[in-house]
Formats: sequence, structure tokens, C-alpha cells
Amino acid sequence: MVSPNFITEVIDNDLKSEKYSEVVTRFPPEPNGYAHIGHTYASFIDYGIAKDYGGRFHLRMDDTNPEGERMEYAEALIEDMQWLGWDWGEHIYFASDYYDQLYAMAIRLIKEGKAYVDSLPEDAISEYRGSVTEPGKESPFRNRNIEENLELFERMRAGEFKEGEHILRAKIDMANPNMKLRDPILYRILHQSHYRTGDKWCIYPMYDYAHPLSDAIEGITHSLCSLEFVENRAIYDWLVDTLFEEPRPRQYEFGRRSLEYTIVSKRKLIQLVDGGHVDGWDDPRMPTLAGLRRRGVTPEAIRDFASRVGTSRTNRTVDIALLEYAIRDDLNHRAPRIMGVLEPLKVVISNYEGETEWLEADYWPADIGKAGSRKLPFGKTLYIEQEDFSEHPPKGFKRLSPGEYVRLRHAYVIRCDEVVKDASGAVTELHCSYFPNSLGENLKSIKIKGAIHWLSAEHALKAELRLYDRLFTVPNPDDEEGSFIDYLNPDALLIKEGFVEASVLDDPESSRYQFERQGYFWQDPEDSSLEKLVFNRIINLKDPWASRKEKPKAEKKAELKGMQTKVAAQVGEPLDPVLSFTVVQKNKLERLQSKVFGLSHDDAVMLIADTSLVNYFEETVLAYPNNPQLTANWIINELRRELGPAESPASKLKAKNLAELIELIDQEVINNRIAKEVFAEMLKGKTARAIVAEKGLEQVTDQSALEPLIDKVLAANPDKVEAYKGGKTGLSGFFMGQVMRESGGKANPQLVKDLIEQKLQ
RNA sequence: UGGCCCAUCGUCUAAUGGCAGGACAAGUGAUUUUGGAUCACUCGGUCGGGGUUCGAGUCCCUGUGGGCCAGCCA
Repeated sequence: MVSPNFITEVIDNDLKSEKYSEVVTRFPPEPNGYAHIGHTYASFIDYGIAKDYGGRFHLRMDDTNPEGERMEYAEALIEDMQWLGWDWGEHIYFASDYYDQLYAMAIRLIKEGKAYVDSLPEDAISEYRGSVTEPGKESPFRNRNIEENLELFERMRAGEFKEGEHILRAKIDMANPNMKLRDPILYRILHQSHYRTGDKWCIYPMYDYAHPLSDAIEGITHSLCSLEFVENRAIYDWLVDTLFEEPRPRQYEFGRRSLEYTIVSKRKLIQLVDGGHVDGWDDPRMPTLAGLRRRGVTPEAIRDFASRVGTSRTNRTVDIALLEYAIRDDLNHRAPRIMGVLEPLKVVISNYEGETEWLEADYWPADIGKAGSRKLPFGKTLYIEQEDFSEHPPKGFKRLSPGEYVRLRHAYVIRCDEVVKDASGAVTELHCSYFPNSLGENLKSIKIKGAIHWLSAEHALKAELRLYDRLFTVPNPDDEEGSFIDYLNPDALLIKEGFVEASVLDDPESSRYQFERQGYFWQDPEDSSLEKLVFNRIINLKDPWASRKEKPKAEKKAELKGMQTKVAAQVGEPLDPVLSFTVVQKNKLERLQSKVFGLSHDDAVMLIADTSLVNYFEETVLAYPNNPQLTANWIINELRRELGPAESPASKLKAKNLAELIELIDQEVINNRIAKEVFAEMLKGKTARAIVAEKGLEQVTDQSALEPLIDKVLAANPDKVEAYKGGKTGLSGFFMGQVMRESGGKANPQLVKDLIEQKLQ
């Protein structure tokens, strides 16, 4: 289901290394609102990954805040997730079921001196927390003794205090640059009843406390969430590390996906409903699952859409055309074709006499390959679509106009003979003649403009047709000036009084159809009845004719982007770190750039900026003095990457050992590629020479040994050789890669390159 | 005067130092009793600068741009 991404990569490794024996994921919505298209994407990743790996999927109501949470929402969420097709077996959980365990763990934290009751008022807590640029300071209550903390916390639970009088906090680090770690709040007092636990509790756990521990309790392995929780991961790890054993869950964050012409903010959705801009949470214009469902979109289409949207570590906005494609692609194979007329225009067939004729009409076009048909009544009076007639047709018009011929779908060819108008000049009726011998075959003498849909006026059923379209007029309402309300699309719902085929009465009410040339429709599950048929348009058909004028969308975007890059390229002067150097550092800079070391300015600066690094460099050069620049390159580009924050280079790799590696490279005993492999091995403790000797990694510089390898690769890829000679020189990298692989990475690359070029001339 | 995360066709995404590929969108043609679908083809991209390397979208530095963090929300 889920295409490979950075998370599945982690899972692959975890399974391979047997860190976990199976994968367990969870989707943890808070039951304080309805599910929307955004929930789809997140839950798809959770469920899809569990499914793909044959693991377990949990649905968990993350109900840790009694305010706003309701059973009604929980039930709706469960229904929506079921509708999407996610299967959690018996694994449906509620964080509120863990309250006892969470409380016990809080007691344990207090006893271990890792949590304390703080009694600062709310605004003081905020002030003490500091800001993103300034460290926080410790609360005067931070060092209460364990007994006092225990007693206070128990009394909090017992309801002896008012809201806000005390809170329980983790004792971590008030000065941490990650503000989430500045003694996060674990429990707060809330004298409110909870929709599930009633009045049993008056203290409630915070998300940052309840969420990781709920994961751990359930044995979740990979806890996936969106990007805004990256900072919270530090608390997650702190809590789970101190309270649980391995294997324990780990959190991974993915980028949110928003959708063009859509908003999903809970607050804004409520505004749409409460402001009467839509008719409720299940209004088909709403991006809620309830809305999509009522509109007629199938869960299969939604799932297909979700699987087509990629996963990455960046927030992205998905082109709504992708959703529309998924919906059409699903319906194309699901919906039988019938005819419906949205805006009827009366047509009288002047040369038709006698009884109604019943024509056989296939439900499916040939390319779908499904069987089935219905009888279609044809008679003297018909309806066609107003849009399908033009008295003065524009260029390229493939429909009916005076004197022209069209095919009536599944029926006869007609010609427009006469246009009847009312006093205002509006066309009210068409007089046409039909060609009785045109049924099922084309007439050689007649050139038809196209095929249009129609209905027998006598038999057609009146129906209200609700045409839904994008909710907003702009792709990103949030990015525009003013309120998003200003950008609501007034045409997101157009109501037409039209007609549909009577054959719909023979079908189940939940049938989805394609009204040919118009779009996909189904009966509104709430409002449609036998007395009054109401059809929702699920999605229109692709219509190049209608959209032929509105070209420049992509061009505009490109233009915009071009402008932005231009602006971006204008500014930008790197800060010179030398300006903040001490005298000692400046002297050192001079020394490293002098003939003795001969380092480039930039490299020297980079080393000097970090005292431990420059010391390490000097030590390494002392051990192998022949090539300081090479040494600097390796320290800057390779070693430094392996260093954690504040980790000293020597603790990772002894300078003497690095010097040994540098020597091997400098003496051309090994090539660069092998050197990187050796380097990785060295971090585990061995010395360079030992590794090279043990694995026989010495560089191959013998031309006679390399030539057969090259010949072999060239012989195995005659097509590529041809392409190369034809000018596709980018393939040299391909050949290089192949030969290097053949040599076990040991070939001298420069030599190989020269030889390949020689042979390919 | 902070910390963290991120940057590939118009959009979404792949390439695990070795041929920048796919999907959607757009365009052209074939086909068509749906201006649908299908098929074929085309267009189009590694944010800028430096460095490491035989070779960089990928590693290092830097600039630019974007996002997140100061709820007793989640």
C-alpha cells in the first residue's frame, strides 16, 4: 500500500537487525472533532505500514483533555476509520483507560526524583520558561523533597486544590535550548468530568506525558506523527527511557500534506459550519470524511489517492488534480453510464410519428469491457443539453447547430432544421429531423459533428441535480490576504432542476452512475427519495473543451517561482568567522596557512573555529606530517560528520589511527573509495593497516589486471557502449561504477577512467 | 540574538557516491456513438556559491528560502 519512504527504510533496518520482531503502529486522534482528509493521509501511513509488514495496527483515542472531547466524536472517528477500510481487529484503545497506570508511573517518577509539584501561578510558569532566545530559570518549588511532592500530588488527585494551584512537572533542564525540555508539565488539575471516566479524576495527563507512555504500554514499535512534534520527541525519549525497557517505541515524524482548494483546520471548519457557509459537517463540499462520503466518493478512491501522495520530511501541498484523478479512476470502472440532462432544451423530431420506440443501450463503453444494458425510450419530444446547441457555433464546436448533424447517443442521427425563440430572443425549442436508417450505423452521405446525450421528454424523471465543485477559488486560501471566508467559491454548489433516465428506479439507491459527458453522480443519501430524486455530482468529467480558455495556470506559477529565486539570489554575504577570532586563533590561522601546513583559508578557519578539532588536526599531522591538507580534508569532511554534539574527535578515533589511514591514502596504498570503507571500520576500533591487511584492500594499479575487468563490463553492455559512442557521455559514470564494483572497489579510479576512455574512442 | 527540521520537473515523489526515473498536470497524435477512457509520443527538474571525490541530487561548508518550538492544547 505504502510506497517506500524514509520510515519504511528505518523499519527495514530495524527488522533486519532484529530490534523488533514485528511492527506495531497506531493512529491516535483526539475525539474532539470530525475526521477530515488530513486524517486520511496520517492514518493511511500508520495502517498501511502495519499492513505491509504483516504487523499490528491500533486505533487509539488520545483523550487526555476532557474539554471538547465527546463520545459522539469518538464514535464518528471510529466509523470514519472503518469506512476507510482500516482494520484494527480488537485493538481499539483509549488513553483514558490508562489513567491508573499513568498515575502510578507519575508516582514512580516522583519517587526517583524526576518529577516535582510546582506551585507557581500560570503566568509565572510561562515567565520562568524563558523564551526561544533566552534560557528559563528554575522554579523555587523545583527542589521540594520527595515526600512533599508525593503528598502534594496525592492531594492534587484527591481534589484538594483548585485548578491552576499546582501542576506536576518533569525535572529535566530549564535551560535546554529545546524549550519542550524545560521541565514539561505532566499533569494539570481540571475539575471537569470526562466523557469516559466521569468524575473519577480531577487531574489529567498532558499529551507529552500520556502519548509516549500509551505507546509503550501498547507495545507500539514505530510511533509515526507529523513534523510539528519533532521537539516533543526529546520528552518522548526521556520518559520511555526512564520508565520502560527495550524494545521500546520510537517516534518518527513525517511532513503534513495539505490539499489545494481545501482547508482542514478544525477552527476554520467549525467557522464554515457555524457561519452557515455549508450545511453541516457532512455537507458534500466539506473536506471531512463524512462530507466526502455523502458526496459519493468511495473509500477505495480515497485510499488510492493517499497511496499516490508521497511521504517525506517536508510539509507539502498536493495538487487537487491528483484527488480528482483518483476519484475518476475509481468511478470509471464502477459506474455504469446513463444519461442525465442538467439544463434541458426541448427538441421536437418533426418527422417522427407513432409509438415510443425502445432502444437497447449498453451500460458500459467498449473499453471498460463490462456487460449489461437497459431499454431507452425514444419518441417525438426529447430533451438535450442547452450547452449542446449553439446558433452561432464557435470554432471547433462538435455539437448541434442549425443545419448540422449530431448523433443522439445510442440512437439516431438528427439534423437541426429550425430554431424557435421566445420574445426575448432566447432559444426555447429546436425542430429537428431524424434519419431512421442511422440507428447503429453511420450514413456515408452525412458528416456528423459529434454525439450528444438526450432523454425522452415523456419518460424522463425530474431530478434535482447538485453540482459540487472546489470549495475555494484559490489553491491556498490561508496564504491570501484577508479571511479565508472571502475566498469561498460561490459556485461550489450549483443546483439544477433537470432530468434523469427512468432506468435509475430499477437500481439500488446507492448506485453510482456516470451521466455521460457530464460527470459521476449518485443519489444524495440524506435528501433523495422516490418523491423527489436528488443527485449529487461526485466529480465532473475531464473537459478539455470547457477548460480550453483557462490555460496559464502552470505558466503563472513558473513565473512566480522564477521571481522568488531571483530575489533569493540577490542577497547573501557569508559572515566572516575570523572577525570573532581571538588573537591566539588568528595566530594559529596564520600558521596553518603558512608553508608548513599550507591549508586553504576556509579549511583552516573551519578547524580553528573548534578548539578540539584544531588540536586533533595538529596531533594527526604530527603523527603523519607529509600531507596536512589531506588530513584537514578528512577531518572536516568525514570525521566531523560522525561527531555528536560536544563529542571530542579523539574519543571517536585516535589521531594516531587517523594518521595511519592518511598515510595509506597518501602513499596510494588504498584508494579513496576503500579509504571510506576502512574509515567506517576504524570507528569500531581496528587500525587502518589491520583492516587493509585482513581484507586485502590494497589498490589495484596494474593495468594488465584492470583491462580484463573493463573488457568484461564493455562486452556485457553493448547497447550502452553504442549509446556512449553516440554521444551519451553521461554513461562514463555507469561504466566506472561497474568496473569499480568488479574490482571490489580496489581499482585505481584514475587509471580505470583513462583506460575506459581509451577503449571507447 | 537561540535551537531543531527541510529544499529534485507546474505538483507529489524515486535515485542509499555511478544512466536524474515515475505519477498527476500540460501538449501532440491515434482511437472513439462520452470533447470521458485507452494507447503512443512530447514538454519539463536537482535553490545559489564554494569544497571533498575519478565521479556529487546524494558527503562537507556557506548563502538564500520555507517550516516548527515560549498552552496547565494535541
